[in-house]
Amino acid sequence: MKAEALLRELTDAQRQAVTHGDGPLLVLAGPGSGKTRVITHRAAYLAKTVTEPWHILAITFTNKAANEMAERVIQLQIGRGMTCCTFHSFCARLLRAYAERAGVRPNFSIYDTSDQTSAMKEAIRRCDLSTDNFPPGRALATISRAKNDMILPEQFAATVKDWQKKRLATLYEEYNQVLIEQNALDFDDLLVKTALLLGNDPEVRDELAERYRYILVDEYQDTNHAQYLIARGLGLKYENLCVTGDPDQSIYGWRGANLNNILQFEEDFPNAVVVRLEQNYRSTPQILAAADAVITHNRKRKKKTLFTHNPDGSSIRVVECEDNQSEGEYIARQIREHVEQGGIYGDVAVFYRVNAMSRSIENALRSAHIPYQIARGVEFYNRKEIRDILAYARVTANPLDRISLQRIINTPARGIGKTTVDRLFTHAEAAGKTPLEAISDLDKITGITRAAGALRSFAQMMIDLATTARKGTVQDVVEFIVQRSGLLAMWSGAHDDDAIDNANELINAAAEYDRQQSEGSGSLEEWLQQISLVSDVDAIDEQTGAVTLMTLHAAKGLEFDTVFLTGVEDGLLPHQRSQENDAEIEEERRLFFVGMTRAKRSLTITSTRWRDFRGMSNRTSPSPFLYELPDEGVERITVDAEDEFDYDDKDEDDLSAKAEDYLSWRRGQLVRHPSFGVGRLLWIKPQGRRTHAGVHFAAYGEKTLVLEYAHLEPIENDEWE
DNA sequence: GGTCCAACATTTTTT
DNA sequence: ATGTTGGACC
Repeated sequence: MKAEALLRELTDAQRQAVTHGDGPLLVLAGPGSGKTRVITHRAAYLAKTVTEPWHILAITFTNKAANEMAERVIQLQIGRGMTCCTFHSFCARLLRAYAERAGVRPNFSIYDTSDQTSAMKEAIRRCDLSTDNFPPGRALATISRAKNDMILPEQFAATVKDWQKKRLATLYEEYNQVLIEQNALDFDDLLVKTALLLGNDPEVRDELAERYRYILVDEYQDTNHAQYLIARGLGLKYENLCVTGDPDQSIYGWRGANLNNILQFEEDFPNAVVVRLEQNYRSTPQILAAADAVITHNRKRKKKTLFTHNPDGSSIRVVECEDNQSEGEYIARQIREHVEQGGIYGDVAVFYRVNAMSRSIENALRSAHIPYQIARGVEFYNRKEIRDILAYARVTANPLDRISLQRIINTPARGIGKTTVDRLFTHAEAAGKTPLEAISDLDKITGITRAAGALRSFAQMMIDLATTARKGTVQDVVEFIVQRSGLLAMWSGAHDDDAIDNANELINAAAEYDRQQSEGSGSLEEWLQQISLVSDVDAIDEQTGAVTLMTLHAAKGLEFDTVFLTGVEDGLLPHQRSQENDAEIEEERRLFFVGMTRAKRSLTITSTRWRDFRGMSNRTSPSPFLYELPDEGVERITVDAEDEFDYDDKDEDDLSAKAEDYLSWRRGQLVRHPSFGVGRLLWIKPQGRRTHAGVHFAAYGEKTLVLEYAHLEPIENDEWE
């Protein structure tokens, strides 16, 4: 394909972005404006005109986006060699390549959230603090934020005054120390260490600038300060930095994303060329107009004129349902209809603000026999059995990884208890050895007698595992672990078929990785790195022909023919915890905007009057954002409970009683609950097809119950008085 | 040292 | 409601 051929079918603005040669370039791209197309074509165009593919680096937000870009560019026939990856995977790779100069060891472990929590608990213990006053999660959130802002422990300590913050500063320091001892980096460290490397080592910076002459950073509005420094560090020499994004789609402020990165790009690079892509090719005028009406309510924004020449579509629907269940059922019915009219399941997506909301949607789709997939890539890797297997692999790759070692040294149970482990670790530290090495001089460790045999055979098994890792494929390693560690025997003994299935799935994943690697290029370390950095959306597959369920955050950058945006209620969207200030509300509004603009042809926004959460039912009110929608092109619908009363539905048959049965019940009435015992009725009210009631139990306090399910028995008051 | 039960909190969003 | 961690008990 000739370079000119790439320019066909592009609009003027798109062509300008694609053909822009050297020098900084900012592409402000509204939703559905063909941004992905511009990026891929630009990469291909550069490779055909001024450079070679291996001089181009494209940084995307997810691995999925990176893989897709790599594929598309190859389809444009520029040959292989272009680097497409996420910030995190780029950093991980870089840090392994320049480990020594970056002050790390190349076989570092990447700690995920739960590893971080373990490390933080240890730091808290070492600082003689209590997890009561310093919940690990909150301490980690503060530290994570500091790292994203490139505030190192010393600076952090220097800027804080009050007692609490000062302790946090020492925790920050100690937590980092715990990680260093274990040769581990957390997600944020990947960015921080890379930014520092680029900032402090001119030689490395120069080498990389030579390697990556042309840099593309997508979703630039969601970069944090560390990522900003990395992009800038790489691009400073040649200034061939092209960033794309949309300030109206910035939804990661809570993670340290700094909108100023994109807003001030022109100040950072005074000779930057700015291209605006405002024509929308994705959505109907109705969808675009509604989304635009909402986003104009944000005060802190750059004005944009979104427009489309797409043909008219149907009105967007704003649907109020009674409760979760009726919301789910409504969506299921609409999806049915969509398919009956010739649509396919794969066209449909359901979005929600919080993961916990997936359940009621899932239930509805399952009982309607509608196939669905959930964007939850990380969930698989968080399963206990998978984490166990991976812990063996991680110890093999990085023997200093104590958190992983602790996890497996007695899993499956092999008679190595806590005391033994403590003694072993203490000795190892004193002797300057890794814990596994320390097992070789067991006789020198006081107090270890009974567990000695178990320790020796464990150590031997780990040595054999290391040999397998050196000589074999990743699949060999995983298979070795499953069989020889005793994990398989343990699961079989417990008849835990799920665990065995999942282990097999992991073996498949390992085999797939091996297959993708050209001769000997793969490694256990790289595989571990790769799976540490998977994101939820990476798991979704457009080809499955199933309805896709995901959070609004995960939906960024995607598009679907038919979209359901659920739970648009005050407290959920905008979320309760994001109503502190205007900035947070505006970010929630952008989230709503992102969700709406994913839809190509059909958009349905749902809310409920009652929302079940953690076993409680709560009255809700509509999201304020709903009042920002225009009247024109928006159809408002209320789904009454009666409308959907369906005698064929199995669930309904389970109702053990009918609302009328409770008509005679009165406030103050005593009732007996099978597990809570005797309680007093506080209030009672019918709700759709069910009856909710508040009951106070002496031993359990106040509970909200659904009478049809709760099996309450009325008790005559005089029985007790 | 291992097993079983109970209190507990929980993630809002994610690499 | 659900899943996990810590404590009590064998």
